[in-house]
Amino acid sequence: MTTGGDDRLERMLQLLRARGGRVTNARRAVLGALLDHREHASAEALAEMVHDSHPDVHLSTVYRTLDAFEQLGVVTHVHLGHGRAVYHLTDEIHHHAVCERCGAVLQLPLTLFAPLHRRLVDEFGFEVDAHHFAIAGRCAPCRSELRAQLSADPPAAGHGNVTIENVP
Amino acid sequence: MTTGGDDRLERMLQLLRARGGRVTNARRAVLGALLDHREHASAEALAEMVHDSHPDVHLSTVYRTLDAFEQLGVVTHVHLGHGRAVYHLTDEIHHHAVCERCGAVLQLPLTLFAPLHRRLVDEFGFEVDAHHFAIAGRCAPCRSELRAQLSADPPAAGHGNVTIENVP
DNA sequence: GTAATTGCAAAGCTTTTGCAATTTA
DNA sequence: TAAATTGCAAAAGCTTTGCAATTAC
Repeated sequence: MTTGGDDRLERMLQLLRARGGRVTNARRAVLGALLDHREHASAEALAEMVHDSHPDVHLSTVYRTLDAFEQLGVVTHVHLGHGRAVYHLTDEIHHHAVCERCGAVLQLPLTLFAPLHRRLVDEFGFEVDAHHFAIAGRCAPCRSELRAQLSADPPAAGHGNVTIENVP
Repeated sequence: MTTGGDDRLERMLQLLRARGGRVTNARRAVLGALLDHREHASAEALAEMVHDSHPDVHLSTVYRTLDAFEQLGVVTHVHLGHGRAVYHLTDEIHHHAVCERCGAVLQLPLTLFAPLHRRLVDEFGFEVDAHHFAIAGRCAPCRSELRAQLSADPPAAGHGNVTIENVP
């Protein structure tokens, strides 16, 4: 076990300071929550986590903190569905696929998208920049369930090297 | 010049009636606006168009109408950015790429995504269902401009067979 | 000391909903 | 006539903002 998380936190705070920003308990706490909780979290979820140790940090402060670090390029937010956005640290770049049935989120490796990105640049001059919006569809378990409801053999599908999260 | 639009409108209204729905002036007007305006339009934009001939159709009715036809599979909505969603007729299936700099929307042919979709099903069991969220990035003109600001030779890139729209 | 940050409350923006009145089939 | 639809007003859900008080540097 290392103190990698703490190091990162300090590095991010350094960057903030270097840009004229000020390090406060609220910001430290929000960033800490983001580091601890390695999945995608909404601003409200982060606020709740922060409240465990800092009950007085206001939701609007969480938003402003996330915004500040987003401008520093350290944090990114994604729209996984129609509701609230979720935030994560920028270094973990990936695309998102959301199951429209159960809400599960698959994190897909960027390499999967490389050929498409290349074609978009080559043929359309469009340079994909973000993983800002999710791809919608049906995850394997849900497809199995749905198929089972129709036929008699419910096949089980694996998930490969993706991370799955449930965002309620 | 044909009356294809009117035909389509009537067919859609037929479908609605067949499912127990009722055809009203408001619905006719909303669908008409969607047919006339062949680009993506927000609910509010559609309401404004409708108001030209039917000033009393309420925005909430527009939302409810769009929702009704979306359930019939005739209409689809897309999130192009952080703000309001835009609606279009379902038959024109395509993906969207939005330029984060100028807001231009590229409509990309689905075939471009076929290989990716196939891999997602094969390797991850994930079945892409929608074009529900846009891909963010930089369009060719903006890339040129940005490059021109840095270097001395601003190359011009073509747009191929995509449709470009400006969504303000 | 000065500028940045915070908590709070209030507003903003898009979308949804309850309800009585109206309209469709 | 019965059920669906509408206009209106109000609420809901997420996010942003104005402002005076506080805090970091």
